[in-house]
Amino acid sequence: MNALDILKERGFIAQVTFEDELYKAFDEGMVTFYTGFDPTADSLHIGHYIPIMAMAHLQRAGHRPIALMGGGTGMIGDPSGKSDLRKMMTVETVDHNVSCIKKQMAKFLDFDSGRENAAIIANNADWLRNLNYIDFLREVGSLFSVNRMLTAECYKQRMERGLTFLEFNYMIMQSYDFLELFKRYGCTLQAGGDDQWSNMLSGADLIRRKEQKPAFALTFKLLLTSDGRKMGKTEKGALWLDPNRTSPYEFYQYWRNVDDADVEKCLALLTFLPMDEVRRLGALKDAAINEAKRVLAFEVTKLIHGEEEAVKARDAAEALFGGGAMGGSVPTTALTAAELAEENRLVALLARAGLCKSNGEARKTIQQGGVTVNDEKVTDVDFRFTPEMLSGEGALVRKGKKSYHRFKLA
RNA sequence: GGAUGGGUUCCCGAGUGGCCAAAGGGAGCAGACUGUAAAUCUGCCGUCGCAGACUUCGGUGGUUCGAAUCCACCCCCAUCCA
Repeated sequence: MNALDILKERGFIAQVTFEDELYKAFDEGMVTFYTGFDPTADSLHIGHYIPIMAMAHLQRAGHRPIALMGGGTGMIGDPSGKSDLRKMMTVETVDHNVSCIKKQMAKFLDFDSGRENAAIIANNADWLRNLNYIDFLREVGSLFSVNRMLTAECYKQRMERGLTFLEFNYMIMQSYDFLELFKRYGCTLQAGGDDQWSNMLSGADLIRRKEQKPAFALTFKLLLTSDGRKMGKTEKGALWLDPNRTSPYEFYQYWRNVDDADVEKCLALLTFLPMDEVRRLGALKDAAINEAKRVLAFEVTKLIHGEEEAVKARDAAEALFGGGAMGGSVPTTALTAAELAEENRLVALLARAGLCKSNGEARKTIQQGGVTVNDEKVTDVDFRFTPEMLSGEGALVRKGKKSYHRFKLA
């Protein structure tokens, strides 16, 4: 099966250049391709996961992925899809983020150097940071038409709201990356989020113009909910791949709770399940579709956090929602006796554990009947824990229907 | 550099001397209903041991009994002009 068909069948592809040529290239042999990752944070989030899965599929099909860290472009900030000027990051922050993200990438792609199509990690800081301005302008800048750049979709909305020269250069930097990777590794395809389309086109053009060789661009769909909102947002912001930012349990729960309408799409994009199975699960109706959501949540959690964590998260969820038995991996806060003596109000502990944003919110939630301790509804706003209540297994606190937290003595 | 219009609580956006912790919408949270779904309805939605008090409307000073609202200077953004 052609690699492009695999991606198509699973719903990854948004746009492709020279589709027929690219088909041929995939058929004829190993294609080296790259996807860029901006080091805007020290962890990847679910938005990055679509491209990563796509890269994994392509690698399985025999092609060679390059994960490009934006250690250089991160110094500029991509204006695509952003309505406001990005905050500038320091070199230290960028470098720190790059090294964190590298580690996460290693989980999803095969970097084993023995294989011909082993994945490669590159960092555009290596060639961008020491560019000579004049040389660069003469060599590359001369090949870009400002008139054309201004018509690019990604700059259009910024023409209304303002665009700095700094950001305007992002497209050129990214194009230059593609050229550089072409020279270094024979990379002929750039894949990325659909918001990158303009930048990618100009990169492929640059190679065609400068090297007279074919180069391609391919974009992935953004992960959207059925009603068009961006997926992977939680009350705490993005859904992170780093377990310290988003616990495996929360992560599992997010997918367990996706919209009925989104289940099939998510299974296809986020797991490696065969498409027959995906379609079978996606076709389930009404209450039965919960089965599909269980599979989705488990599979995705397994891919990202490992089987052991996935089992724990699943068991905890089943136990809590199935009623009865206590699950093992509920987020837990252990308090020392001294801490408890200082602060034993339930409202304050709810806030401290992050279940509520503030004491006030905790108080209001209790007033509305939203808090439970060991399955008993708390009605007293001034509820306090005694050391006895927290000894042994501790106390299981529930906020709303789905947020659990255990408090116990350290 | 000049002219004009702007900067309001998580976001959008009203408010132009006291009735303003600040309309309305969105997001979020809780309750009801359910399938740990969606839709819908109800309540909450600055902080504080919630009484009252404290902090907030780009920044700093000022006018006033009283300022998000008036004045001065400054910073930032947009549009047009150079």
